[in-house]
Amino acid sequence: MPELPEVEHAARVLRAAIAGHRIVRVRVLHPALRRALPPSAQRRLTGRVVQDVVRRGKHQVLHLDNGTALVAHFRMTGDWAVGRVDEARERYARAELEVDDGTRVTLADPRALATLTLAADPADVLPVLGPEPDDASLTPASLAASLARRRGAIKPALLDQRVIAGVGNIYAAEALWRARIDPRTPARSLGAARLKRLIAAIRAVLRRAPAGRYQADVAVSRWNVYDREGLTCHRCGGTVKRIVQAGRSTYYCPKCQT
DNA sequence: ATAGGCCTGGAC
DNA sequence: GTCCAGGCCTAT
Repeated sequence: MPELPEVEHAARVLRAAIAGHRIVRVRVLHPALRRALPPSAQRRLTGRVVQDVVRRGKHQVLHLDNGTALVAHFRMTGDWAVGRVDEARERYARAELEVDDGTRVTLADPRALATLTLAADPADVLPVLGPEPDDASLTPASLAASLARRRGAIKPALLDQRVIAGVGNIYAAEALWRARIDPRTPARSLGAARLKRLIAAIRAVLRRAPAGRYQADVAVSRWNVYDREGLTCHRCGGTVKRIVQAGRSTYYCPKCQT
């Protein structure tokens, strides 16, 4: 589920649920998550007040009252579920945070690939990230500069979080469709005019994303190319094609993306 | 650049 | 059973 719009929503949900509250109990319910959040970190979390929750790329940073931070990343299937401590455990609950007013936030994650990391400083665990898509510093010139030394195609480059933070596989494909750019185009060959279109397209597809969590049934009707192999391009009547780039599916229309 | 690994569920 | 999955890391 989680690309930037969904993570943004999740961070808002989390902020509304626990910002300003003290963590009174931490549970880790899956061994894989236990690797990232050992008992010592669980103890250090307990008793802290969550001062704020901010999103950076697809990471969520929970700033705590002693200057440390809990960094969450949903990977493929993570999400928060907000409930009360007396309610039944969520399906796929991998970790739970209980705060001082009886609210319980559950990290629900079927594939258990999500990560929680407690850090003295969020900079210790956050990777180097490029500009946010809506940041004014993202310009055709800045994008050209960050693509200049790359060898590969534009689509995998868009998935590199150092280029632009928060663009995932679906929105990369959708943005390239909207900008009419072939995903196989060498990244460094794109000129200012196409980069300008690409930036506008990225912003547009992210803005038009559903506000809430990912829902496959809603999404299917929204995408122009993603998961539409063999179907008709809404724009030119061509046939949407699926290829694999850097191990990931890419969907595009060979007729109008050039 | 690509392959494999992390995990599990769902579609076939 | 097999293949696929919206992410990302490590090794080659």
